[in-house]
Amino acid sequence: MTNEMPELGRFAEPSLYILVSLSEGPKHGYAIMADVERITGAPLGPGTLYGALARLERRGLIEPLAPVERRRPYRITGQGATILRGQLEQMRGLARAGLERLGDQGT
Amino acid sequence: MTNEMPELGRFAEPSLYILVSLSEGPKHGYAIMADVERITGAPLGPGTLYGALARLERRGLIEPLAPVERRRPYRITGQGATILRGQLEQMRGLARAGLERLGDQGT
DNA sequence: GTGATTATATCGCCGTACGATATAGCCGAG
DNA sequence: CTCGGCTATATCGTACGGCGATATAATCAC
Repeated sequence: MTNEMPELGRFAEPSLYILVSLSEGPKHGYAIMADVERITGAPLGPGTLYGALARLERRGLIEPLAPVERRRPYRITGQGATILRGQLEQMRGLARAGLERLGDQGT
Repeated sequence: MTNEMPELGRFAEPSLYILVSLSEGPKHGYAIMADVERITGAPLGPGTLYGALARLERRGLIEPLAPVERRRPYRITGQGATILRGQLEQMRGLARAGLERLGDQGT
């Protein structure tokens, strides 16, 4: 499967991917990029990444740790984890309901 | 629960909700609004709805049926259902992986 | 020391969300 | 019959966010 999917227009939730990546443990930007690409298959460019990181930090969902050499690691906050859990549960519910409506035969 | 959740900034995938709603059967715009609000808890305003409907139709994911009085019903197309299924499966995978990382105890 | 990789950062365009607003037919109350 | 509320569709403007392109520089391999 060469990942050929015309998309629903602009679809992707980079912030969500970043939070999921960080929920595994603290990471710096470049590592998040690699991790997200591994998880989703789609590359996450720096333009998307650093903008989203800045927003997440501003909103208190992630927080910076002490820089190690050139790396600037981030950690998910308690609030971030709470919000992430809420979003994921909602997503799971929607996925279930939608797949059921589509006549999903226990994939 | 009064649905108090500060959000991840601009988060929502109206097109996805619309497709899920239509996968239950054909509906006109106003009915979709009500259905989506019932499913997600969040109101879907006309500005979001009709823009998204036009895009979905232009891309061949939904198609209009014959108007009944003032109502302009839409139906999901085969292609729309295929794409929706793909998106929902991806979502389900992400939700599973994320909740597992968060230490989900079989919610 | 030269090129690839790691790593962070910014700019700009454009698509999309979404509140506000407009229009109008339908229906029930009085 | 008329007034107000509900049903129903449509459009406009603003602001936000995604994402490709580009810049910069340190580190590493050879």
